[in-house]
Order: sequence, then structure tokens, then C-alpha cells
Amino acid sequence: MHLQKYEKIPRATIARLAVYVQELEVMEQQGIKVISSEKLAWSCGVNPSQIRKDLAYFGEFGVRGVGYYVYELREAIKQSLGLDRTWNVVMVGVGNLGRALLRHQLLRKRGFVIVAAFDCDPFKIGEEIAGIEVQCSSKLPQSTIDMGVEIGIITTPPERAQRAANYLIEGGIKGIVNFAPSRITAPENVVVEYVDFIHNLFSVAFNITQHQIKGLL
Amino acid sequence: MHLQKYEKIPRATIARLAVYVQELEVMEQQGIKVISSEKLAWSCGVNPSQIRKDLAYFGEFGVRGVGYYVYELREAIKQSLGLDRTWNVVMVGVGNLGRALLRHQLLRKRGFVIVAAFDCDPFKIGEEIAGIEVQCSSKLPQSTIDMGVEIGIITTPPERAQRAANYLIEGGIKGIVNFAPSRITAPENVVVEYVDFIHNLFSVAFNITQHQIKGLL
DNA sequence: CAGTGTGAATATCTTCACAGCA
DNA sequence: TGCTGTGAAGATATTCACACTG
Repeated sequence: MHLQKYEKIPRATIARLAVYVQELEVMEQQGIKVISSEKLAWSCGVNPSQIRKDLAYFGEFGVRGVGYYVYELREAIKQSLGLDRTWNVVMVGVGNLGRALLRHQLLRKRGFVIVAAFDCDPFKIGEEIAGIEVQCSSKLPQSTIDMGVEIGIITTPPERAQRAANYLIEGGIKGIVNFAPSRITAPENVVVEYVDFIHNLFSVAFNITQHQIKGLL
Repeated sequence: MHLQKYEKIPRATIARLAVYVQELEVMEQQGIKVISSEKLAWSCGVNPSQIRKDLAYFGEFGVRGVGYYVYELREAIKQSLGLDRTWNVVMVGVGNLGRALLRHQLLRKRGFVIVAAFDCDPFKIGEEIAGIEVQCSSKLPQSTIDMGVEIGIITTPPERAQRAANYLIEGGIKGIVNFAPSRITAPENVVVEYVDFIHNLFSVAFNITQHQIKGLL
């Protein structure tokens, strides 16, 4: 196993590594065996030195004068990110978005296996979606402890996100991905990530407006 | 209208402004009329000066010695972001995720109205979801031109994302939010944002691993 | 000699600290 | 007095430029 240099790794680097993995997979499917940082950079929309620097946090994966072996590099990055294993995940909140995620193939393909789903709506409890039976939220803490689940996904309405988080924390979860548009509080040792695609729509709307303003100057 | 100072506004600022709007709405619902940067910062999980600096890009919204009027501030931010209007949106790709977004109330509530949905699967064409009839993708460019749509959402499988983008570009769209896990290329004048929640799962997985490594030291 | 790995230079972002105003 | 608005300082992140190597 490559040893990670002991430096703090920028958040932004992690986000980019995920993109690199994605693009490397596409290249692998296209039968490309070797790739230069320049070409990879081009298809990921970043600067070549950026890629080299990002990779340097974890080790030396390239061959000077040649480039990177696509398969090797992908595996190395995945290992560096802790993705050379599967992660058990539970979901809280089975609304439209929750259902979509339960049925989404890509999660499993990337090593994130949803092992249970919870909701507090009695009409939903007992329903089966993509092979998973919706259970009552109150069973959550015990279940996650029993199954050794480490990651929780919150897809409740915003006002119930904190309660969902509390259940997850009680259940000894180590990380939370919150899809609800509300901030949650969690102890230091629990990692929290927010997903809110409304932000991206905001951002697009803003940038369109800016472009137009610039066009007038 | 407040005049924006002519400086380039950091991407990160835009992302945070969206969070501020979210939290301000929660506060408004709780009947809070005035808020200090310190309290708002606390509930958004950022530094108070950060908030003041972010707002300063757009104008002076606060009252010294008092704080910010919640309603006023929210409106001012929305105006600054170009959200004091509605945006017509079209969707390409009606899979699990597309359906979830079509049914999602929040998009409309935030001023993003999905006015049409397209797919190339003949089995899906004609189907009606949340009051919107799925149309054949080939009709896309003409429809967006006719309806004056400015934003396109891509929720196709990755291998079809570029083609979807091409249709949208041909249709004169100004911004794209790509939910498919693949990079797309678009002309300079088209704004592109990527949404990929797998990245956030990667990030959580990585941070959990890191925490554990740190724990061992 | 093409392309990596990396220190040094630059650019960007965040936080501090405090002047200035209600 | 209390909290904003902001220049200056500090911290991070990105890009450059080139020594080095397969």
C-alpha cells in the first residue's frame, strides 16, 4: 500500500480525485492504456499541474516521459480515497429523492450499498423499494449498530433532518450525507457532507445573469 | 436596485449565499426579525466575517450596532443572485432521478419551473409525470427556442450526457446543470454546473478513513 | 525528449482587528 | 455600546517553470 504523505489534504483535491476516477473509467472503457496529465486535465476541465500536485499527496503514480497507466492510476486513487472496499449505508426518509437513490444503480457500483431504509410515515413502513423494506425510524439506532453501518444518508424534509441525524448519531454512524436543505449539528467525530442541487441551480442562474450584465458593458 | 461592486465574486461566496438564504428562511418562519452576522454564521457553520465580506460584494445591507433585518436581507441576496424572478427549465433524461426532480416541490418553490421533459426512449415518450408530458428529445432544440427556456437539466446516463448537452446548446440554452457523472463540453457562453452526489459519498468515506488513521497515531 | 514531480511564485480565500456608525 | 463594513494579515490553493528521469 502506498503511504500517504502526512500533510493535510485539501477538500478540493478530494473532490477532483473523484472526477479523475470518473474520467479514467471512461478512458479505460475506450481502451486507453496510458494517459498524460495534460490530456487527463483537459477532459476533467482542470490544469495539468493541478492533477500532478493532487496525486503527489498520495504518492508517485506516474512514469516520467510516459504518463500514467490508466488502470493502475484509477486503482491507486480509489485506494487512497478509501474506496477499495464497500461501505454499508442506511437511508432516512423515503420520499421522491430517497426512492430515486434507492433505485440508483451507480451507488452500488461505486461501493456504497444501501442496506436499510427508514421513514416515520406509517403508510410507507413495510413498503419494498429496490429490494429494501422501509422500516420505522425508531428502529434505526439499534439496526445500524447491529449491522455495523458507517454512513447515513438523510433524504427527509428539512424540518426533520436534525431528528434523522440524531437517530444516526445515536446509532453510532461515522458519516452523514445530508440531502435535506437544512444545516444539521453533529459531534466532532461525525463527518457531515451536504448535497443541495438547488445551490447549483442558483449558481447557474447567477452566472447567466452575470454574463448578461457583462455583455452590456 | 443595489449596484454590485465591480469585482469578480468568488464561486464559494455564491454557494454560501444560497445557504444564507436557506437559513434566513428558517429564521423568518421562527419569527426572528433581526439577526447578527455572528448568529447567522453560527447556524450556517461559517465565520462571521465571512458573511459580512460575502454580503459586502453586493452592497451594505446591515445596520451597525443592530444586525440585519431578516426579510430584507433575504430579499437582497435573492436579488443579488438573480433569483427575484422565475427561470424556465427543461429536463433531458427521465430516469429515476429525473422523475424525482420533476416531482420535487422545492425547485418550483425556489423559482425554477420545469416546463418540459425529454427522453429518447419511445416507451417513456407520452408518459405524464407531475403534469408534464415526456417528449421526444429530437423536439428539444425547437421547443426551448419557442419557449424561451434558459436553463437545462441533464439527467441522462453518462454516455448520453454530451448528446443531451448538444441538443440544449442547439436550443439556445444559457446554462446547464449536469447530474450525469460525466464531463461535457460547451461553448464559452454556456454556463455549466455539475451535480454529483457520489462525490460527497466519496468525501465522507475518505474523511471517515482519515479520522480512523488519525485515531491510530 | 516527453512528461512527471516539486519548489517557488502567484492568485485566491478566509480571518483578524478595528475604525466608524446607529 | 454593539455590530457592521473593510483594509491588512494570514492561510490555502493554483499555476508556473524547470530539474530530473525512464
